[in-house]
Amino acid sequence: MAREMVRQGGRSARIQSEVHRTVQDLLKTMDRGEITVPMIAEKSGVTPSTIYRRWGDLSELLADVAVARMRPVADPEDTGAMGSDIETFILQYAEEMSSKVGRSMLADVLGSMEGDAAGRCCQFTYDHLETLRERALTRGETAFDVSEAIDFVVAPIIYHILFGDRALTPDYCRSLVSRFLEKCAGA
Amino acid sequence: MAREMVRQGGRSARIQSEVHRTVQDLLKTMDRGEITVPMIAEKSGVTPSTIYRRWGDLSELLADVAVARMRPVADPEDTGAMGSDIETFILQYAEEMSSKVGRSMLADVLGSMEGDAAGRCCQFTYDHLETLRERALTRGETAFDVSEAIDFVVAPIIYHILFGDRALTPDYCRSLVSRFLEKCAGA
DNA sequence: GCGGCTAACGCTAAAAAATTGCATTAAGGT
DNA sequence: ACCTTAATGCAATTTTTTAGCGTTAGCCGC
Repeated sequence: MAREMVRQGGRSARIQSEVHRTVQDLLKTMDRGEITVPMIAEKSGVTPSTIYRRWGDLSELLADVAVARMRPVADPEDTGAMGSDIETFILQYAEEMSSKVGRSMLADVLGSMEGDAAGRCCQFTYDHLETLRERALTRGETAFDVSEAIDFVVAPIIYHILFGDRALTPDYCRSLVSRFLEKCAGA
Repeated sequence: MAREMVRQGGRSARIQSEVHRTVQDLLKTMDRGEITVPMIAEKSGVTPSTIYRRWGDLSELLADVAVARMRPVADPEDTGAMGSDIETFILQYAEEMSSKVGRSMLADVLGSMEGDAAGRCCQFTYDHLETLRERALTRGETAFDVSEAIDFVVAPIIYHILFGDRALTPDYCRSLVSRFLEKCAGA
């Protein structure tokens, strides 16, 4: 049996969700820097050694939780037209990511080296944008390029959140979107 | 004397530079995740408690070192024209930041919460771009907006480095710059 | 269903790292 | 040169992390 199987049901799964829930609870109460593995272990009723063995260290656990929280539960809202679809999605995206928990999740995701947490989380955004693109295509609109949307709109938003060099007002986000849409129409 | 003064000369400064040098040395040899405070303490001949008291924890120390390393030593090269100035600067910037040490420094800077390491490091980029802008103005060229350069060129580069969703080839960086320059000319 | 296999867990002990109190050193100002 | 006190070193304590080992419980073939 060269089959590498991660157990996914029963106790193992229950422990994972228990630990995840505990981390999320703690993140509501306290700052990320004050959370420790033993603390999570006690509140979740799991021994510390289990946590260390499964996740390696605190950053990997936090990254895992963050990715799980970022995993979208639904497709972006359908507003009837591509432009408003993108704007609506981006405004919500910017608000979520610039909030306290959003910034915390971003930091956690970027702080881990194993498991490609950043890549997986980034993929969620690509998927959403791809959904919007296909939706536009079925409507018969001239669709946009997802990579360009990342470069023009998403990247600046993330940059300003991470470096804190500029306030992320809805107006600013809307201006990013309009610039992008004009670019699309022009090219 | 309500004067709050951080001592800047003598032993204190020597210890800081000693610790900084040790961290940089260690970063050449090993991965960031394997470096510990006691390890730095031993190699630099400073007691661990001093490091903890001065920097708080490892992430803050790493962020401090990273910011110091990112502090520019010279103005960006003068190539004689705005377009090539920007392209030259951006190509070098992208290469530095996407290298192994560059990505490590980025992660360290973004991983600290105190001291606004991210903001200070970001400011270096603004300063360089501002230098290029003023240089263009004195040449009589129609200069560019620094914030827009961040949004159009720098932000996508940083995004792709952090999330690893795209290779940062020189061609791609050049395309970012040309798009930006066309936008400037068009507007 | 009913074992067999083994991944995953709990417990415990040991190692490593982080914190804290106290004495000492050495900047910086008067 | 003296005084004040920020900053360091040392050592004891606490906390966190690692590692060994027996036990539990998923998953698989029968």
